[in-house]
Amino acid sequence: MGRSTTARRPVALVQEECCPAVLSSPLSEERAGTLARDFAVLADPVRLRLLSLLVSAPAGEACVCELVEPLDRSQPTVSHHLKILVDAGLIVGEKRGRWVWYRPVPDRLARLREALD
Amino acid sequence: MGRSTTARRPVALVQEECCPAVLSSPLSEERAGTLARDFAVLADPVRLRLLSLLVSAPAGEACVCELVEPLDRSQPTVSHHLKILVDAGLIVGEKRGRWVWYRPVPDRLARLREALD
DNA sequence: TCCATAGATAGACTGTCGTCGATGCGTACG
DNA sequence: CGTACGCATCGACGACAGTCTATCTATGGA
Repeated sequence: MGRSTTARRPVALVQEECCPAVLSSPLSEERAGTLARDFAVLADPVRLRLLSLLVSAPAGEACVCELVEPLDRSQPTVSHHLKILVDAGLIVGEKRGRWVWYRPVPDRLARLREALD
Repeated sequence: MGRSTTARRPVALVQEECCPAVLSSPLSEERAGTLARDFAVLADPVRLRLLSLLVSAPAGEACVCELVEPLDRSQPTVSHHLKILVDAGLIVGEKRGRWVWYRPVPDRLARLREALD
């Protein structure tokens, strides 16, 4: 236990508005929404494995045809997840000939990591 | 551009099984699922602000009654999110008298941060 | 010019999530 | 004891996300 059970009945916590804040300081409603959307992009096993495959790809990039089989998902599904990652700025795609080559954007992931304090 | 448009047509990427791996090395299907579930917990603005409020709370902890108002959600909704955070090991709750005091678990967040390379 | 291939898009279906009001349970206070 | 309060649980509902098949677009080779 430790302290008295009938102790302080505190007042509401203050919530300051802050610059591009980390998780430690009070989060604005807007920043919380942005962060939540970013984490939602990472909250899918297929997308995490996509990132992992791209990071560890031979030339730091891979085309869709290489990704479909190891992920065990249909090609449209893989394209769908790639688009989500692109929209989030976590990867970029470049069309060369018949293939589109995707590669990760390291800075973007680093900034997300920093958000966790 | 850069390279020829008709260049290599690569074979499937290998996917090694690895120990508690970071995002840089190929992610096992199982580890990807675990990580995705962890990030899903952070993929909600209410839960992020809950964490933020707890971290910056006066004594490093707060009761539910303090959290309902700043979050602008009903009390059952706040309890719901608190339970999700507890189940994920990100916070712990301790009942003292009529109130339940929640506080963050810093190590847990730190380990999640490390997962981002 | 025609056809095969790489990838994106559209539409539908299904399961899950966030939210609420209503209710149940335990604790303190009079 | 009974009553008010803090919080958890339940059940329902609407919204959204992941997946698929089918189809479309664009590129390259014959």
